[in-house]
Amino acid sequence: MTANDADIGPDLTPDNMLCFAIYSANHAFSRVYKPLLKDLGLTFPQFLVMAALWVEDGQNVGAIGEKLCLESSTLTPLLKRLEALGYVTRNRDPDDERQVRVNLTVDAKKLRKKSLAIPGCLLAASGMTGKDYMALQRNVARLRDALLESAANPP
Amino acid sequence: MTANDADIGPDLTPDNMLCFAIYSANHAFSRVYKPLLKDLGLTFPQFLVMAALWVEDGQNVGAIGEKLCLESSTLTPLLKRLEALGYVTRNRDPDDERQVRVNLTVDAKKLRKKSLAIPGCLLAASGMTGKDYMALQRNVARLRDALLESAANPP
DNA sequence: CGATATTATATCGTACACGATATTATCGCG
DNA sequence: CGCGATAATATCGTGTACGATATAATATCG
Repeated sequence: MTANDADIGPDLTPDNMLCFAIYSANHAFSRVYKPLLKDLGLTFPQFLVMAALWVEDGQNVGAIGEKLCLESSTLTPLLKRLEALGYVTRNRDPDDERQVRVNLTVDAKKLRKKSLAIPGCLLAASGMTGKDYMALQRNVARLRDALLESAANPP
Repeated sequence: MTANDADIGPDLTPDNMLCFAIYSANHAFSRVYKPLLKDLGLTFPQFLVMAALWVEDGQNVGAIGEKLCLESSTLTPLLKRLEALGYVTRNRDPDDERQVRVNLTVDAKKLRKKSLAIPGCLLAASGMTGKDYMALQRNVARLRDALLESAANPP
């Protein structure tokens, strides 16, 4: 390992690895979210599921999983917890009994109003301008899509 | 919700949230890593611990946790698995019996050589140039540090 | 129309990940 | 020296996460 090896590409030092930056930023987001979600009684993944349902109510488990990149083995227990909290209902679709429709409750709609302040808190915690924040969002989303594409079609 | 609400700042749509981009990119990295680590018998977090030890052997649990932002409740079982795999040894420091020194085995050093190709695979999977890749790494690391700072000193 | 394939969820086993707490070792101060 | 405070690791309970598999409903094709 010579002094300028770091210049020629990624190495095995966590601090130089993009995957570690993403991994640790994910944990850091969870940590910032924790007190904000405490009042709502939600975890961060539960909040993401609620956010997906606020965009479109009445999705089935598969649609939510597709949007959030999660499997039914993760979502089924999580949705049962949201149901126990009184934020969603889970019902088999009468037209196709294989599917489970997830619907928001009245409480969930109240929750949405309380959550509207959260994105601003996150932006503030990032110390970034809105412009840089959204640009980074797009770059990371593009990276994610390229990685998923590569994982699905291994070289 | 009007058509240009997206222009005035972050909202509650997962696809517009930086936290979701990071969250899903983290999962995507795991997915790309899985086949690469399969041969080595490691999970992604285990690989990160190995990488931290390749930078500096003989660290104690706390030092590893500080570098990777992980608690002893996560690391202790993980390190026991790495020990069972024959990649590390765990020994109480004779000078301070509270600390557990984690040392690499001979196998771990062979593993390092086999791992040197991995960062290049990740870069290729990202579809990015090395320059952009490293720039994104720095931006995400900066974001993480700002979030951790904010979590530690809430506004 | 009925056997087979496919699809949608659910369940199970393993592995993170954290907060709260327990345990043991060291330190500091009288 | 001894005793309370502090520090390092481990343990426990809860909640993700995934791959493999199970189960049940629908679709397909002869």
